[in-house]
Amino acid sequence: MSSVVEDVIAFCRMFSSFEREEICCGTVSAAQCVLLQTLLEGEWDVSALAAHTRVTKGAMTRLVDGLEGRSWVARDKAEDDARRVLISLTPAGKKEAQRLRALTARSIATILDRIPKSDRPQVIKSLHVLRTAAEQARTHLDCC
Amino acid sequence: MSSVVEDVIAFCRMFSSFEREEICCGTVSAAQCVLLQTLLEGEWDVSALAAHTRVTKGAMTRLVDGLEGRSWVARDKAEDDARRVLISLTPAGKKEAQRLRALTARSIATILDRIPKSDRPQVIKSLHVLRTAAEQARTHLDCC
DNA sequence: CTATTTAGTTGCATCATTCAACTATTGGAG
DNA sequence: CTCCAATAGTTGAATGATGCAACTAAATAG
Repeated sequence: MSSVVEDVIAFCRMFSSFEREEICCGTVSAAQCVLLQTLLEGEWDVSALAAHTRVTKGAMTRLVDGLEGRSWVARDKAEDDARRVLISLTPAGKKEAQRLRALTARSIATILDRIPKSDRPQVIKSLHVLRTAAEQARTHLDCC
Repeated sequence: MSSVVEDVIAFCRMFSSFEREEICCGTVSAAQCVLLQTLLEGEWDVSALAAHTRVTKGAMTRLVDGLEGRSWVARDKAEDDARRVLISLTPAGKKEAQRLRALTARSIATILDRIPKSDRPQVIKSLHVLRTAAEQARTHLDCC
């Protein structure tokens, strides 16, 4: 007799721990892992990354420092505005980000494999609906 | 054109940030928030809590210290084994845990509200299926 | 040209966490 | 029964991540 609230909490906590356990096998912190995968979407400046990741610019600077130290990201001054620093993946960084993404995908596949084949399309569709709804909800929520 | 992997990642990250933002309005850390809600399920000893939360026993001792300091949990020696310390919610702790749980429920409701009414039953059912599958997958996965 | 705003970095303080050492208790072997 | 190994929990020290505030550099408004 579990409510949808408990289901969401349980699923998200388990997914997070899956992610952490994959990550712990490697050499990146959880925050660096998220950042690397975010950069798969393209080039961002530090402020945008900080806002997206919900950390301060100072914290983001240091996350970038860490990845730059491993030569996984590069800093470039924006052409239109020399204050902005654009962060992009190096080839090695892209490879690492894709490796991490693949590990995540494997976790999700492990979960989906345990769902009866007939239910899968519905579950996959629901996840997309959920994600979309959560994105809408997020933009309409600016508490604190 | 988003894959199910991206949907899961996006949804879980957003849910986590919802949780953090609710929590930041209050006076508990994220880990304490999770711990309090875990204790709604009943009495646990420190080792069980540490294993469930995926932290060391030392870290769990300190999390309990923090909650005990606010009189939200109590420590009791187990009758059968004086080494074990059973952690339980005080009445005030239970109230706080329920408050946090209600905030989480509100976040989830905000998301579900943005889903067309006709899709909701299917989404809710899918979440339950997902949670169950993730629980099964977790017990079968002992990496690292 | 100057003043204000914005982007990013850095120093400092704080907090959470891990690791290892330590105490107390239990359970088993002789 | 006694001693020893294993187990539960706590604690100190070190590490790492983060927020805040001060700072530099660059853009923009007046």
